[in-house]
Amino acid sequence: MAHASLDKRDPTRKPGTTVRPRVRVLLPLPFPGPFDYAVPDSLAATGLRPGDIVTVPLGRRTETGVVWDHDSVLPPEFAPPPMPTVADGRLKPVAARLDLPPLPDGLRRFVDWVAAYTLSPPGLVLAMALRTTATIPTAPVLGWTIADPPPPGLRETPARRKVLEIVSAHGPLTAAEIARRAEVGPGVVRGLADAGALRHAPMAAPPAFVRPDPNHRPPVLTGQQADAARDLRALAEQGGFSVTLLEGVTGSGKTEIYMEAIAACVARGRQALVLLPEIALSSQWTGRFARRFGAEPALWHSDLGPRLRRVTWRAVADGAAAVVVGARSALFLPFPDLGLIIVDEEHETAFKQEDGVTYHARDMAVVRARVAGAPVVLVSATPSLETLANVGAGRYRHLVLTARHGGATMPAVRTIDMRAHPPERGLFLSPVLTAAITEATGRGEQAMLFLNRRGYAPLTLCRTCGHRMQCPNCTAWLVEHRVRQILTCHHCGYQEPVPPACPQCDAEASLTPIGPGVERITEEARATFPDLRILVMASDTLPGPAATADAVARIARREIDLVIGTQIVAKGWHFPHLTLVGVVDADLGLGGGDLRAAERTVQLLHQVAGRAGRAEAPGHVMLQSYTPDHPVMLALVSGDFEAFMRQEAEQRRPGFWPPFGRLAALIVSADTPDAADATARALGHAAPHGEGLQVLGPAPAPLAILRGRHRWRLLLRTRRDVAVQPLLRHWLTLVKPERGARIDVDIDPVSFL
DNA sequence: AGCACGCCGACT
DNA sequence: GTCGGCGTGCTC
Repeated sequence: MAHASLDKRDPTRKPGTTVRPRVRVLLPLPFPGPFDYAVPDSLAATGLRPGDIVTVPLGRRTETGVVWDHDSVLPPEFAPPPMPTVADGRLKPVAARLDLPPLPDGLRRFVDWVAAYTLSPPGLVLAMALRTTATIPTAPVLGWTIADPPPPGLRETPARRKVLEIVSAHGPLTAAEIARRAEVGPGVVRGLADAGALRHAPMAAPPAFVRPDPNHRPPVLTGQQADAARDLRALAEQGGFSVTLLEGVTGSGKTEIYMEAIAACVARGRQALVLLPEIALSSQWTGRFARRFGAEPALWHSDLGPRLRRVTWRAVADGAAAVVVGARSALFLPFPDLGLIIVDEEHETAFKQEDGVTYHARDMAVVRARVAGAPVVLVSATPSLETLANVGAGRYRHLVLTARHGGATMPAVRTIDMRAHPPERGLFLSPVLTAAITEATGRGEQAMLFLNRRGYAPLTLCRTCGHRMQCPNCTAWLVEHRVRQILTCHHCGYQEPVPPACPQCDAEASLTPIGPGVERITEEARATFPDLRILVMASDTLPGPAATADAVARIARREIDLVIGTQIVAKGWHFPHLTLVGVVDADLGLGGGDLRAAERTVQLLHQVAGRAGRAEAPGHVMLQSYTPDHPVMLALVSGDFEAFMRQEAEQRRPGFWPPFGRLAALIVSADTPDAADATARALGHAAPHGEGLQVLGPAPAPLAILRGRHRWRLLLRTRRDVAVQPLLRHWLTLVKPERGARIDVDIDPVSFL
């Protein structure tokens, strides 16, 4: 693509005036656009090109920014309005150019695109690409090496000799590393350094990113799988933008297949990006990758340490990292030569970022690929309706895998009608389900109970006066966590000890837990199956990816008979000995009137069901439901998701609901009810009218108070051919939020809270 | 986002 | 009389 550069004539230039060269610099701050700076003589010789990372004065501080392109590559109605031009005399000069690889062209275009699409200040989108620490040039880390000559009269001890031996053999190492390898305390190393026997020396370059070998261990694929792999390889070899949905039942070997596309991409010397919805999945993924390619991929997620983050950022920028696997933020890495993007579990709502810049990583991955001129592969066992609609319209290609790998069969799914087979009073597991668990575990197989609800009970109420324990900051009940003996709000994190008496009527021992959470199911399971080895998997019992990986490994080693878990067990784990999955409350998630409630429930429960019977023994899935005739239950039992999704689609088509129309939400929040109410009403009055569009609301948000802020929502729904960004941009200029109020824009909302 | 300037309450 | 609260406005 053509990028604007300095030699381009400045449109604001008046004939006859002398013009100092100026550059536009985008700063990672919430301004409406880039600022102009003068190019100082010191930099004029080499010039500044778009993408160069520079420091500039801003007010009385110095900020890091990026030299930006002069003209927008976006369609004019889509791009934000231009910023007023600053007179030459008021320009400040660029302070310095940093010794870093420039931000690639494709990334700059992507930043502009995401900003325009989400109506975010471009600087805030750039901030995701810079992640600030990444721009600090990496200072070499100092380690310790042997001082030569050694200090005279050094006392020698066995521990000291061991240290000196290690250091002379392996060169500069950090003190901690020396102590670990020599199996001595840190004091020994410290002592030698103080005695002058060790000196500081720059460490060797940080662990290089080993290039994955596409021929390390290619899989043997047959039939459908071989065809799909061949197709994806060809795409990666040809390059060029395309979108492909790789749809295959759980256990059909999707990962193996798309890794062949990665192999082809790497073989061409280009970079590949793999997005996972949750980084907890990455350890298992990395292991599979390493077996296939003989090298680890680069990892990217929000809690990388600062140093590894810098090193990885630079390795991506200079091309040393060939394959990156990461969370949605990895889309903003500075790939100079991106040749392939994979979005695994594309239907997952975790791809939607809800705070700060709200964007859907699956959709932005498609944009990123288009900008890079690369294929993107969306992977799922239960594709989103959006993606299926794009397939139906011929915009996306479609590859389908119908058979499970290695002869394993799909689990048999049945519902347990809870009206006919109710649990005993005060319990939540139907006798039908407990009998099945007893039977499966009796055969030495593993069972799993799934309930997508953390804690002991979602609601605590007083039997005497009916008082319900509520969060002081949110419109939400407090959830009891019995293990920690607290009541907590899952929205804002508020917590308090479980009170001994009702705070309303002072009745003692009257507070009663209502409904089940995993903790309560675990209690019931321990009482019902005292001999089974039970493991609970929930985000609050597994503090990190390591703990999660350990839990998965214990299950695989058959140290566990019964797994009880939330969401987290639904991820792509491979549990070869698990044959029975019981869904405690299959109806959960269908309430609430959410546009995608049914679709999401089918996706989630199908994913959970997919944990069963992944090896030889056939799997069974039991859904406890009070509405066994609901289309969602029927779809899960029959396994005919195509029909279910068609039916879903037909319900959304007439009202122009997504994917047949566009949706944007405006969320008004304020510290007082009045400010929120007034701002929401003003938005309602200024609402756009016209053909093919409709504004719903303002209405109080379902979470009417969140973190102490009062909230209203408006929803703009349009036909697909209506561009919502210019509409919203204009609408927002008409309304000035009351003091203390804020309007947040959520394009393509996923959550309606 | 910072960081200033700016106009009203309790202290050396 | 000043120190300091954070409201609002600006940064090329």
